[in-house]
Amino acid sequence: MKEYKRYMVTSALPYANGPVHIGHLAGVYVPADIYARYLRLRGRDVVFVGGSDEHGVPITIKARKEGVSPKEIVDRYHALIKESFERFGISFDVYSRTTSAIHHQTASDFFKTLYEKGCFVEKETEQYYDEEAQQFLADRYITGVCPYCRNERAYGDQCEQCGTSLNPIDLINPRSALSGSVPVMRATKHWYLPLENYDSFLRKWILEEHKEWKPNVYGQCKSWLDLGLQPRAVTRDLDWGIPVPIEGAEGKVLYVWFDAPIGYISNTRELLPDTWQDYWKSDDSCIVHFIGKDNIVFHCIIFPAMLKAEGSYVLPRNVPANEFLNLENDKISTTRNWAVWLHEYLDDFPGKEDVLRYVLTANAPETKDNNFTWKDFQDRNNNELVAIYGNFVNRTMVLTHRYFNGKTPETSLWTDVDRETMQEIALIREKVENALENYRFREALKEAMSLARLGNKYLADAEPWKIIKTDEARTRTILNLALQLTTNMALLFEPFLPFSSAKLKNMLRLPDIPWERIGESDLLPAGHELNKPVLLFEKVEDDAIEKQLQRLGSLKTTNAQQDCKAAPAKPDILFDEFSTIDIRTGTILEAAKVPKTDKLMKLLVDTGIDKRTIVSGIAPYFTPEELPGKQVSVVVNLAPRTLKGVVSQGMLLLAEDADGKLVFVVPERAVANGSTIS
RNA sequence: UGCGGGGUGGAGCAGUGGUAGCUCGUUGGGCUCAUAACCCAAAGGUCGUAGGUUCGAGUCCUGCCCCCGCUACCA
Repeated sequence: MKEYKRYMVTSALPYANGPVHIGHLAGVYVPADIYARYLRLRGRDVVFVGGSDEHGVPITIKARKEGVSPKEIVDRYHALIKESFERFGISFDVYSRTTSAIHHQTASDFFKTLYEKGCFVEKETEQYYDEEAQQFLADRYITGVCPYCRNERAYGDQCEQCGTSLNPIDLINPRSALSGSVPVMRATKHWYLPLENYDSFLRKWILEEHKEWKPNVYGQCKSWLDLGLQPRAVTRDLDWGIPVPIEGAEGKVLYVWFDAPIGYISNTRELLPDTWQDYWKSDDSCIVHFIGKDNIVFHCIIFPAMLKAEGSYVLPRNVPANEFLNLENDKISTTRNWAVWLHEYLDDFPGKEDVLRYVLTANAPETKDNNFTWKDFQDRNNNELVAIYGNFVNRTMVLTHRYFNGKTPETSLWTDVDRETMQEIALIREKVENALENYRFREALKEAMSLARLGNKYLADAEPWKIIKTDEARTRTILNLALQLTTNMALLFEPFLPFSSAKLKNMLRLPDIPWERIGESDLLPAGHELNKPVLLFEKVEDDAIEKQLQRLGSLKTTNAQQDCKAAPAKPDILFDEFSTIDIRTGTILEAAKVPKTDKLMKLLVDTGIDKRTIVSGIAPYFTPEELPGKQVSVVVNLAPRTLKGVVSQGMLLLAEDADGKLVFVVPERAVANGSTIS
């Protein structure tokens, strides 16, 4: 590894609209913390930066929903997040927030510098404006009817029912989510960073000079560059954020993705007012961004372009982005509360910080999305931490106390096995280091665990409990070496499992031993007195796991109930209006999935009037085989509509179940096709 | 829609052209110092799918299917 004078380790700023969950931890904070701890142990000059990201539209939406100010929201979650990180042993050198004065100053200055250098392009565009609330509307603040699936509550950026992405102008009958009024188009001016100007620089820097980046990171960057970069707006019409620091920009703030990464710099400044520039503006500084895969473009394309535009900063050395972690086979979701929240875990499993750190690292989504299950959590704790690591330590300690009064015995003659076993330690250390320096934390941890496996095998082969009866000197050597192994483990596991290492070091009454001595087999001098053994890890019983599963289970029910909470009634209509709708009983004759779509099913329906094609979004709930012969209710006078190239002449009526499943609305008993429904 | 990543024994992963490997689980044996822990052995995979290139393909090429992400402010 190339030697750098100092290291800047950043971890994605958690968004302060909710607590931190295991997905955040596995993707970003645990690997970043392992890396930072490792670097410190190696005596490197490292600053590990974190902080809350407190601007942006979702926070204002949440505040509005709860009827409080955005400040109240971010204060609440910043405090919660910061505290749980501390309890969990994420060893930030500084954990600040993007609402800090120093960040406002830094981001504001950054923008001004770029502005004065002429790095921005000004553009006027038309956007929806709410005249009643007197403000421009973010995409999320506009609701209306989805033009594709007719969902009445689609957002300006996306319809959550059919998953289609939308532009606000696509919506039928758009409404402001703020006042409910009909928004109007109005011109607004914004500043754009013309990313296309940085194309050749980014190509060279990433595609040629950083081929070693992870495939997911490299691939996505290449994809962006090949598609052609577009100007990105860096300002927004919003009243929550950092004011755009130039004239004529009243009522506008910096776009949250523009200010957030600058937060890394601001927070370093806050920690080191005098020397922060050494970490950000010096060639011998190694900057590493730990992020999740959704953030790749911001950290690899946009932020570097910003830094390049500013001119005085160095660029990140690596961006080891992780994939996502699922929970019990479902996507983790803050809004659906489908998560294991860090602060709740810490309350439910006191003293088991390292167990979660272990499980999340051993099962880290480094190359693809992974799944967290409580069963796996229990298995890894009981079968790996307890059975392999904890057990080896315990048997070594117990034997030493039983035979030698808790004093490290002296060694005499070594056998070949002794020598080979001791030599193995240094090899394992090398493997761990190599994996860590290449951001392969899962592999590093596995290698570290092999030290415990080595120890168990050594004891099983050497059988000190037998040998003691015939050869005490030999037993002394065996237990001495087992203790040396234990000592090495305490040191080697420190970046991964800091709480357990502290516990183990205390058990061994270890003085400070530098990382570089890992691999030596005389770390504990003969005669060194040990403390009484305590269990390093304890079993996780079934009932603790059951409790967590029950919580998640009841959550599923609650979510389903909430999802189907009766929507408020639509405005009254006249009978005449209702009677214009012609609903008939029909029978499905044929059914086939529409190719290249997830949800659409092409149906041939006998309506009594005719046989017609109807396309309906029911594919996830029915197979084409089970549909023919089913009786259905059909709106027969709905204007035809083309979906994925197929003309749909009508609409089937379906009711949505609590768990999101669709069921046909049909007559109580079969009636003739074409019977009217009124 | 386009682009990127992924699809390998029950689970989680490694493996970029030359006899399919690791951890956990399972089964059998051993040991009994240890939190019924540990050690040894075995079973278990037509490497998403259909073609192609090659003496030889998990690995290279093409089509298709599935999952995730980005495009489109959840790590």
